[in-house]
Amino acid sequence: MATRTDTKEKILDLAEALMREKGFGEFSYAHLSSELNIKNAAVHYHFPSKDDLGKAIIERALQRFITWSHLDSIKEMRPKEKLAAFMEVYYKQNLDYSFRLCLIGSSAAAFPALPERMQQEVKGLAETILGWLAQVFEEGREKWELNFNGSAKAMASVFISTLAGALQLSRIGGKSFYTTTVEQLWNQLLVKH
Amino acid sequence: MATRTDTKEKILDLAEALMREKGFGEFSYAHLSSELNIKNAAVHYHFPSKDDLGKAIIERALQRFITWSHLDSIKEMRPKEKLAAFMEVYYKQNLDYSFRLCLIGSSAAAFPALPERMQQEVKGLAETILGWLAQVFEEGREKWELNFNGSAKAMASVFISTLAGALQLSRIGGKSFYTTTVEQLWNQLLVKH
DNA sequence: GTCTATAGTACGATAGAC
DNA sequence: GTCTATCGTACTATAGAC
Repeated sequence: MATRTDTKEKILDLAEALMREKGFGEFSYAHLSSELNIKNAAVHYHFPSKDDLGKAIIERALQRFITWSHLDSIKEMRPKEKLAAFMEVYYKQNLDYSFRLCLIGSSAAAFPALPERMQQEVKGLAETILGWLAQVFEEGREKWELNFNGSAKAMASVFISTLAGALQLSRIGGKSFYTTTVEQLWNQLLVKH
Repeated sequence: MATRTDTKEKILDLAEALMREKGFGEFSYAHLSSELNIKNAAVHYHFPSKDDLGKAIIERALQRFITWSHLDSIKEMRPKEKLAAFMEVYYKQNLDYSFRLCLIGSSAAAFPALPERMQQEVKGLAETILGWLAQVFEEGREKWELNFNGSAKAMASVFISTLAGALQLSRIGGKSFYTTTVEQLWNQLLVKH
C-alpha cells in the first residue's frame, strides 16, 4: 500500500513531533507503530536502531533549514526581515502546537543521553543555524537596522539562547511568557543607543 | 548506621544531581541505590513513588533559594551586586559540574512527562525566582545601575530564559558558549542608552 | 515491506522477614 | 530502616514467515 518512502517519512514526521513534545528518550517504537497502524518490526525495518532514527531526524532538519535559508524569498530580505521571518517560523513550528520544543532545545536538554552519532549531527545543526544568525546580525548592524554592542556571534548566541530558553520556560509560564520575553528581546534590538 | 535523615538527604542530593545531569526520566531507583550502597526497596521506603521523590527535590530547592535570598549578605547588596551574585551561584552550581542544568531548565524540558504534583512545585519555584529577579531589575533601574526598556518582569524573563537556554546549549557548544553568551547579556545591561 | 513471536533487559513498585 | 524476592509492565531489538 504505502510506498517505502511514504512510511519512512511518516515515521520521521511522527518521531520528530514526539521528540519535541516529550523528548527523545520518552517515546518508543511502540508509540510510533501504534499511531501509524503498523507493527514495531516495520519501524525497525526502516530504522534498525533508535540511533539511526535519531540521526535521521536531525539530518532532515538540517536539510530543511538549509533549503529554507537558501530560498530566494529569504535571501532577498533585509536583515531585520530575515530575523523576523526566523522568529515567525520558530513561533509557528513550536508554539502553535502544544509547547513543542525546537529540535536544538530538545536535543540540548537530553544531550548526555543521546546516541553519540546523533550528538554529532546536533552539533552540525546548531553551528549552521548559529552561523546563519551571526551573519544576519552582522549585516543588520552594518545597515543600521539592528542595534547591539559586542560581536555578532555573541549576539546571535544570546538570541538563540533566549528563544530556546523562553520556549522551554513557556511550558511552565504559559504562552504569554514566551511572547512577553521575545517581545522584550526584539525591542532591545531596535533601541537606538 | 546512617540516621533516617542522613539517608534521605543523600538520596535527595544524588537524585537532584542525576536529574540535572540526565533528566528526571533518565535515572532510576536502581541508579540511586547502587550508588548509595543500599537496595532499591530502601529508596522506596523514603520516597514511596518517584512522584514523591520529584516533588521533594523541587520543594527543597525552593527552600534553598528562599534561604539564600533572605541572607543578610544578599539583602544588603546593591541591585547590580545581587544580580552578579545570582549569576555566580548559577555558574558554580551548574557549569562547575559537567554541564548540569538548573532545576528549572531540566524541569521545563521534561515538563509534560513530569508527575502533576511535581509540575505544581516547579511552577511555584519558577514564580519565586522570577519575582525576585523582577524586583532586582526594578530596583536596579531606579538606582541607575541597570539599563533596559520595558517592564522589569519582562527583562527578568529575558534574563532567566537566556541563562537557562545558554546553559543547555553549552552542552552542544561547550563552556565557552555559555560564558560568551552571558557576558554579552551582562554587557547589554550596563550599556548607557 | 510488513507481519507474528519472542528474547533479553530495565523499570517502578510491593510483600514480608529481620 | 534495610533487606530478599518478586510481580507486572514497557522497552529495544531480532529471527523467520509471508
